[in-house]
Amino acid sequence: MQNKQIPRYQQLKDLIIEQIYDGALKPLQRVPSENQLVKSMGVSRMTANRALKELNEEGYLNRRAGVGSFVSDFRVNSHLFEIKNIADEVAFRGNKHNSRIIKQSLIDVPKKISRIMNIDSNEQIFHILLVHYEDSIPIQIEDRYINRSFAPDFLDQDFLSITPSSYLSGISPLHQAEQIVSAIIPKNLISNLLEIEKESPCLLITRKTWVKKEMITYGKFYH
Amino acid sequence: MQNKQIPRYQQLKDLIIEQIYDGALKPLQRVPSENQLVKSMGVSRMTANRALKELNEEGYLNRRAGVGSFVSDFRVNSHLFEIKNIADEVAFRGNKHNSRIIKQSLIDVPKKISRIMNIDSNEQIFHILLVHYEDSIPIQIEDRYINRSFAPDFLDQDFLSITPSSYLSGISPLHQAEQIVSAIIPKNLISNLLEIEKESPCLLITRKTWVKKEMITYGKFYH
DNA sequence: TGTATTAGCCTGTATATACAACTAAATTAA
DNA sequence: TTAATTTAGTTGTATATACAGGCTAATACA
Repeated sequence: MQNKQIPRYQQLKDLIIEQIYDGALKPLQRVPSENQLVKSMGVSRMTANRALKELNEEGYLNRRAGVGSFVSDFRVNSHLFEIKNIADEVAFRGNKHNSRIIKQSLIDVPKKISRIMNIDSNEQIFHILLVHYEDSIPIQIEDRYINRSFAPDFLDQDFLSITPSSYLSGISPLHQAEQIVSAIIPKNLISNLLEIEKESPCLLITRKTWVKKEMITYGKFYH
Repeated sequence: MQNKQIPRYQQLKDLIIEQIYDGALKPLQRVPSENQLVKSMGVSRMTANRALKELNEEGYLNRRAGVGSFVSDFRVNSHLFEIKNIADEVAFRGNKHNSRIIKQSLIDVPKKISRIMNIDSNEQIFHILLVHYEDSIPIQIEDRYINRSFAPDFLDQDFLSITPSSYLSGISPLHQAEQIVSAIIPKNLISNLLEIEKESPCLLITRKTWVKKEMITYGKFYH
């Protein structure tokens, strides 16, 4: 608590955020209470309150009166960007979500992807292609590339029980994301999987996500 | 300041929000300072601070240290929902925006619209159809119906110099909005206006907006 | 008249204190 | 053993106070 330029409550916030990213504070783990921060950090309770309160509003923490403050579970809440989990959306509408995996493999980086994600084309990358169903009606195709170093155990995951999105956001919260929505006439492979007429239009969402300035995934989502 | 269930800072916020909606506090107008609220409302400065601070964060007010607190100009900032003004977006990309009005009229409510907006089909409603251009390339068609009572002087507006969206949000901030994005093959009229190939797909955004639980506009935006 | 300075008000931050409401766990009573 | 109660710790809210820093307009000075 030396720097006089940055307010104390902000220093406190930065400190806790850093511990979350470092892994010193893990999801669902308890965070020091306001009174503990008063003692350990030498601040007043009101500034400790402000720091924790704002971190709660920003989605880093969950607070419950009478209980305490806890690191958010990023598997549930991706806080920085509200990229919805399709399984939750389907459940929200009261329907049943399931999915069918077409491909799940480690492949050589395609040239196109190596340029986009800035990865050497000699390396390998995870690729997954799966169809999401809502009450056995196909609603989305997920065609996604995942940086190998970010999720080394990607192939061992059972993506029938958990969506790739929620698996990935469980590893670490996102730092940045970009989504582009466009309308296209899909190729036959896609229109077959979506069970729509050939030549009929569909939505294409191209999504890039970053963690600490490194592009982690690149995906296309057809609706 | 009677009710003990609702916290005082919240009562203060509600009071100010109500005055903004009523028109008692108009855009850019000065709001009582923290110390004035201390005297007039009988609260401490910290709770007055909390109320004004949160209203600032929520976009209702603009605050400047050393100057004061002022009602936001909703013509600039639509606070509740960040529905972007297409003219600003184009300007942000460094290009020139202009538009061409195809229709701007008061018409009998079409049956389809009367059902959607819950308006008696004997009444009349404003309708506008215009094309937005970015550097003389058509990028969006706006096909929109506007509740007559909400904007009685709609026909007198010059929508070449101001977009309907910014005109409407200047009357009152939105309370609710809904947007649905889909991909369609547009009809010939639309594809002609957008200067795209017939049968080629485009994005359709269907937008409904409400003010005080009354649906104000219903529009289709083709990209 | 023109230029500095000052005074006063504003928000931003920080502390110390207090009480209320909530929750979980420990304790007590039946 | 079970149920009711107490206790301790937590967050939520509220007050009074203080100082710093930003801004504007009045004031003093040249």
